[in-house]
Amino acid sequence: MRVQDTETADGAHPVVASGEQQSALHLWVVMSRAHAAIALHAAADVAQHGLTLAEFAILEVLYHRGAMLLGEVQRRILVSSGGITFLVDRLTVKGLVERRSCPSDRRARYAALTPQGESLMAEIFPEHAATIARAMGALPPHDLQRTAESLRTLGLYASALPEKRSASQQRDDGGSE
Amino acid sequence: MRVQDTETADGAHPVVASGEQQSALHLWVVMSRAHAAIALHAAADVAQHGLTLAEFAILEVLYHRGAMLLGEVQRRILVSSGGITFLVDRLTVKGLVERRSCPSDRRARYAALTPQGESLMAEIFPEHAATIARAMGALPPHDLQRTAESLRTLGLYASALPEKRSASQQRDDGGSE
DNA sequence: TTGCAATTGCTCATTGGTGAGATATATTAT
DNA sequence: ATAATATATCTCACCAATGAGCAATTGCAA
Repeated sequence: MRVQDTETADGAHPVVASGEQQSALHLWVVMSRAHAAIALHAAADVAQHGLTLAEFAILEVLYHRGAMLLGEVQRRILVSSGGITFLVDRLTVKGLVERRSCPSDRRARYAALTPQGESLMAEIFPEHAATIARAMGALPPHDLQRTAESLRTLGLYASALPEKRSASQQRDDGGSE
Repeated sequence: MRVQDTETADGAHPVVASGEQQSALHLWVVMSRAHAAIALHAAADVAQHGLTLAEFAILEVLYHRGAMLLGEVQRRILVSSGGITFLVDRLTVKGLVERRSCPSDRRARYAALTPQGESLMAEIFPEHAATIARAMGALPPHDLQRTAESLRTLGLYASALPEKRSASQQRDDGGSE
């Protein structure tokens, strides 16, 4: 942490932050880069079959966990409510997914793979898994697991954390309930 | 391509992959979630000042490293060529960034913070750093550093890795030069 | 029952960003 | 010098995805 230098010639400001903040900032940058770099490989892989990453994520979750409600899929792959409708529509047009009504709740719909969706996933998933593993070839499995554990902790914590608001916007919204 | 699956009742297929592939796949999912969760906090923070994450990333790099060529910024924050033009345009309209011509290369332009851009960053960056640190409060600094190191390795490796092509699309493109 | 709040999924206007090609300049080869 | 190629940025048509608002349905309470 030798960022104590003042005013550099070209007008750059040193990063001023506590050690803890610096670690977090650095991790944020590095995580963004790593995620983007790997996403590029993943996206290129599924694009060979005319799919976006979001579409593939839906197919994958339906393939590995079976049919589920649209809202459930939405929460799992983290898209907006409009997004899940849009994506399932598109996958339906492609003949890979179909909607099924839910007998116990007439508002709800299931998303499920069609036979074509099943066979497509059976065909392309192994290759996709290999692509991801290849993109992550920089570290041995043990390190990948250790890193995944840390990121899992970070992700769960950040998801549960309420959004902070700036002092100027802070307003009482009831708190509990 | 017969997957040795043990048909579950609801039609779900177990994930069939080698140990190495499983580690990579799991890390990919966990990384995506963690990144999305933290990005949500980061985006909400900068949105308070009417900025997107991409805009903030530009301001941040100019703030901390000083003026630099558009292409340099583009490579650093990982947006498309059209994207950097679009983003710098928008920041220019907001009065936070300005373009400067490059004396040694008349094709190139520098992007630099305006005084307003400088003072905005001086005002909001510390809060942003605190927001990120807060979102990453699940782990102590040491773990954050260790995780960053792994992700840095993964990111550099994945960035350098050429995109694989499926066997059906594989073509010779010369390689060198 | 009837009314009300919560939940599910859908519509649609909007947007942040992409990517192929265009333009202008620089560089290298002949 | 001329041509060919490479580089830096910009233009523009396009798109995946968002999110606020809506309609239908469910469940709960009085």
